[in-house]
Amino acid sequence: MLSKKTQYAFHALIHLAENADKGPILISEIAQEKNISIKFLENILLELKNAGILGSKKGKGGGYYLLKTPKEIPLAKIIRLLDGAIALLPCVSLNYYERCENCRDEAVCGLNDVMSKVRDATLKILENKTLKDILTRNVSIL
Amino acid sequence: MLSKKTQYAFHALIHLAENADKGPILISEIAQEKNISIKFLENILLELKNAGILGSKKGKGGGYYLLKTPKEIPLAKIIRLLDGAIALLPCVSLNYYERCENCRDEAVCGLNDVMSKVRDATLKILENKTLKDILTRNVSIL
DNA sequence: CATAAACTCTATAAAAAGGATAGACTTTTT
DNA sequence: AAAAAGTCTATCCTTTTTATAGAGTTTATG
Repeated sequence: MLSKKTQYAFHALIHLAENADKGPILISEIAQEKNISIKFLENILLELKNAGILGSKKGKGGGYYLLKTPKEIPLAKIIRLLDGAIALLPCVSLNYYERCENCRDEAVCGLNDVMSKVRDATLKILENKTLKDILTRNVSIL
Repeated sequence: MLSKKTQYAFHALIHLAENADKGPILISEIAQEKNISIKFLENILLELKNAGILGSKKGKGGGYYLLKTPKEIPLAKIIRLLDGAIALLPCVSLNYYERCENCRDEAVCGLNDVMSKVRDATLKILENKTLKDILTRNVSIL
C-alpha cells in the first residue's frame, strides 16, 4: 500500500496539472479541494519542489506550479521519491536494494523469483504511465 | 513494500514446507535458520495457526506444521492475512476497499484506473503462485 | 506422576510513520 | 516602509509496526 504522503502527492499533482493555466496555486486551495491537512501537504509539496518537480512563488499571488509537463512525470518517480522502493521486498528492489537477511542465497530463492515478477509487472505500468495519464480534465495549455 | 511480519511469514512457511517430512518444527529452529527474532516469530506463527494454515502441537516433541499442502496456499492469502490490502490504494482494493477521501468521483479518477491495472497485474501472479512455487527443495512427501 | 520441553497468552517497550503546530523567513503590493 | 500573503524549518504528539519479557498451559516420557 502506498503511504498517505504519496497518495496526497498524486492528488496534489493532479490538481496542479488540471489548473496549470491559472498560474501558481495556493497550498490552501489544494488542501481544501482534496481534503488534505494543509500543514502536512506543505511538507509534501516542499519535497516535490526539492526534487525539481514543482516550483513555488512567494508573496502575494504566489503558490506552487509544475516545472515539467505532466507527460514528463512518470508515476514511478513520485512513488520512489516519497515512499522509496516500489518492489514488495528489499531484496528485489532496483533502486533501494538490500540484501535478504532471511535466506541463504537470493539467486535460488523462490520468493525472490516471484517477487521479481511482481515488480516487473508493476513497473511496466508505473514507469510508462505519467501524470498526464491520470488527469481527468484536459488542459489545452499542457 | 511488504511488512516484516509478512516477509517473515513467507520464510517460516518455506521452512515448514521444506521440512514437512520431519514432523512438528520448533519455533526456535525456524528463528535460528531464518534469522528472525524468536518472540516476534511466535506471534506470526500464532496468527497463521488461527487462520487455519498451520497446526501446532504443545509439549515435548511439539512444534508447528502445515495443515495444508503448499499447493493449497496462495501467496496472496498470506499477504492479505498479515498485511491486509495488496492494492496500492484503499479505493482500489478488492478485499479491503475504502472510499477515496481525496477525489470527487472514483469512477472517473485516472489514478484509480491506473492503480486498478497494477492491482490486476499483481494479483494475476500472487493469486496463482502458491507456497509450492517458492520452495527450493522438493520434498517427496508433499 | 513429576519434570522438562514446548507452545500460548498478556503486557510492555522501542522505533517508525502519520499528522499537527508554531514561528521564522521571504516576496509583493501599496 | 510596512503590512499582507505566501513559503520554509523545526518540533511535538499520536498511532502503527516491530520487538521483547515473563507467566501460564499442555504434553511426552521416564
